Amino acid sequence: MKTHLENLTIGTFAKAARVNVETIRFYQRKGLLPEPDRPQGQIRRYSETDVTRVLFVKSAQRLGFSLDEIAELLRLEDGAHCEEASSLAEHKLKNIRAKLADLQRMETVLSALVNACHATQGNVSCPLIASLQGVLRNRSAGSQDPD
Amino acid sequence: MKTHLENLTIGTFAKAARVNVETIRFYQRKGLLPEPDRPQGQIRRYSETDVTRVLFVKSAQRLGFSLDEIAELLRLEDGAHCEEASSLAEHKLKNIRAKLADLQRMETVLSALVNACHATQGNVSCPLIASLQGVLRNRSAGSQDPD
DNA sequence: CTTACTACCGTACCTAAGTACGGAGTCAAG
DNA sequence: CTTGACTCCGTACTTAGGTACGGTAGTAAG
Repeated sequence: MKTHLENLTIGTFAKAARVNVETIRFYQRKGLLPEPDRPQGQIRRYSETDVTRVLFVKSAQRLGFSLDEIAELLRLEDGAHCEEASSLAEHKLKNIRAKLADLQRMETVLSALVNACHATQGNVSCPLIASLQGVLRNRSAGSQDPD
Repeated sequence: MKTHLENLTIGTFAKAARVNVETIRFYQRKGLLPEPDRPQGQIRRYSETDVTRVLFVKSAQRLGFSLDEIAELLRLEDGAHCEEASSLAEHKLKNIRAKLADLQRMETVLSALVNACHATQGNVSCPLIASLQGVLRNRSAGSQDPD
């Protein structure tokens, strides 16, 4: 696999990275992708590295990182900022753990309630929403989304 | 606790729910909050129930639900749609579990890397970014954010 | 009754993360 | 050497989730 992923034009590149061409240009403006060389004249050429980079951006996004945060991570890529990168990562780690806890709570509640819902056949009132409110209410004071 | 949380004006209400007054009005336009009674003249009055509702919205948002999804959940509040609510919840549950898996993977990687980073003192290149790319790359094909 | 707050309402504006458009330039095939 | 596809670039538009503004009206205290 991964043959001939060199010297891509922007269109091929975008397809390989599964994003819109405009998104590539947008990322370049944002500094998430380097402005690439234009070896032969005016058109830009991209490599597998660039594809990896975009896929990384998209993955990190799915995990709740903003483009600015991702840019920050990418800026540390040269390896000269181990301290900086790891403290940034530690910070994010806290963030991630908080989200994990939230989601786990939600998972518990939701799956219990789905079961409850399926169990109460003749019952008029659905236990789902009410309980959801109660559970979420309990933690809404302390845990603002950390950052 | 929770004394006199009745007959709130919009300002007091907003403060109690820890949001902007404009956000309240915005939620009303969106159908997330009912347009309340205006018992004496023209100004709206709110109760603890409304506060709970807004806190619920905010909590659900932190867990990655969009306002539209939240509105959908709230619309089922009357208890007459157990089936509907629970199938919506089951759907969300899948979504949540996928996110959980993502975050757990991220947690593992990130904490391992922070350790690695702290370990490599004299080393020039930071292992964080490179590894992060590798790990995330591996899963980027299959798991688009589900919904 | 006046003064000082609020509330009401519509409209405009903001940020993030793109997406779309349109004219001009470039490149590869026939 | 023209044709058609692709690229470049700037600018404008879009959606979600609000936030801000400004004029008018209701309300509570002195």
